[in-house]
Amino acid sequence: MSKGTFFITTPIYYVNAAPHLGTAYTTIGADALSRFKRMDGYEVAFVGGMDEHGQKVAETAASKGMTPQQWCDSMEPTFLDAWELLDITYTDIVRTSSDRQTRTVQDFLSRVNDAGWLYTSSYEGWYCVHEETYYAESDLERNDEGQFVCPDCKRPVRYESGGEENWFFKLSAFQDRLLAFYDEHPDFIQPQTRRNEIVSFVKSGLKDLSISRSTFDWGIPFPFDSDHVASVWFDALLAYLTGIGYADPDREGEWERFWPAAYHFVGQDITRFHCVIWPAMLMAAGMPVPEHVFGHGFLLTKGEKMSKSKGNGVMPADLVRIFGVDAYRYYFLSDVQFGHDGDISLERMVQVYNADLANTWGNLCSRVFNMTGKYFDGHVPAAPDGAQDNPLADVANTLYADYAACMDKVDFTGATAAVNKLAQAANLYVENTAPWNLAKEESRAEELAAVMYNLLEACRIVALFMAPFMPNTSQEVYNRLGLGSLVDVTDIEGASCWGGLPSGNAVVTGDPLFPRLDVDAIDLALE
RNA sequence: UGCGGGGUGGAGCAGUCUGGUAGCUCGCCGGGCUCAUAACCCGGAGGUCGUUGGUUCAAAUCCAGCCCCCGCGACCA
Repeated sequence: MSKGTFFITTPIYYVNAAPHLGTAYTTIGADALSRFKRMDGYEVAFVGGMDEHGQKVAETAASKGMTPQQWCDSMEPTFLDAWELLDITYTDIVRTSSDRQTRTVQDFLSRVNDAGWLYTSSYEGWYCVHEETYYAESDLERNDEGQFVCPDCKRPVRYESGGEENWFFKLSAFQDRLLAFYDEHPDFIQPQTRRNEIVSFVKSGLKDLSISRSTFDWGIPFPFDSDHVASVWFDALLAYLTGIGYADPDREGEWERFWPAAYHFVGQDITRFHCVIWPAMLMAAGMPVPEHVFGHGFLLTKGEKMSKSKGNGVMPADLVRIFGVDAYRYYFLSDVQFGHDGDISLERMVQVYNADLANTWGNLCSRVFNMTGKYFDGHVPAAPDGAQDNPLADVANTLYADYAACMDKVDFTGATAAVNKLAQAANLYVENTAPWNLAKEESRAEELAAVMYNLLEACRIVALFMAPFMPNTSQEVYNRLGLGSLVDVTDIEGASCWGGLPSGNAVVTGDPLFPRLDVDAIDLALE
């Protein structure tokens, strides 16, 4: 029984740069939430893509002796491989150079134009090729030679005159509607700290937006003016719609079911576009506005923003090689508060891996499965009478509520901590019940069976709730418990009810799920 | 100048919005257990919460000032 639809997106990543830790961070976060929502009974659409248009891409392609399309095609595997490596469950990945994206963009432009929100104006002004944007002279800065430079990228700008016509979007007309919208939907922009920034930005006044380019042709032509191609706003953002079948004759009725998006996950740097321009575009098209935009923090190393020149150009694959995908996902999502900037380091990653995964969760499975092998010939013992009456059930019974509340706030740290509590409680329960002593006394066989059943059941439930973060190891635990596929779970609340583990299932001890790591023995083997 | 984030026991963080015994992980010290991945469990040491002043019966938490660190310089979430 479906609880409804849930549509979440990651940014449409710029094609010129291969996915790195930051890109991966946004993506695994969105994936974890997607997986949870599926397990919680929602029909999920999860869309990302590649932003392939623009002058810079065309130039890069030219420098490699390729057409822009060839260059973009050559980059596609890099992205798809990265998402496969990280076990990302996108339901659609939209390339902006695709025909279906062209359909979406042209349809949307016509819609907005028909509604009267576009106009042409001959633009004279200072243009930055790199940012693909015009600037007012008052916004420009000067470099050491006294030249005007772009306030964003500090490159010299050039004066474009000649009376060339450009298309403009009447963004300024939406100022009041946007402010009213923020007011009525205080949780539209998350986390809260981002909200204040946006509100004050909009209050300071919005300018109309130049949305067409005629200085290059690597883009989607305006349907009513083929000399112009759409700028990034009226291209990349619309890929979200393409990903749910907008203007797609083969996917009739689909986008209406999924729109508006529940969440756009974005980095802080593009929060503004998603919170200002995008809602205004949708209002102009007469379409509903997304429910939430979540601007997560940046990953830092030693307190500084990551970058290649600072020598911390570690790629996701480097870390996956050492820790495995599951631990990679777990580390970034549990140890860094999703809304805040977070320090990451190899040392910390090893620490979290050993503490939470090897010692607590992995070791719990080892000891419990091993004892099941020794005392019950590798089978789940009969569930005890009064099954609810044990300390582990007490923890497990409140777990869904705690966990779901955290996931709804996009608090991955809180959600994983809630699961860890059960694993910790189980380790404590082992100490307190000392099954190895019970096993020595024939008369206490029933007690031993109850204890072991409870422990196995706790393992099952931990695996269940860890699945959105660590899909592979959770499935492995399910396999070892003789249970089915976690991907089929569509009612995690029901599945987490105490006593769901069938007695008699064969239990496989297996190798350690997370072998301990020694930080000194790790060689990142970077070039 | 400006905008934003941050300064909490040795390290990394939570708590600050909704004032009221300072919490978590790691590390360290002592003890217990032996099913387990030198794992697990218990106890302990260690912080006047950047600084000054204010509000209050009471402030890490609210207000004002000050100091320091970081991002807004390129690829880039």
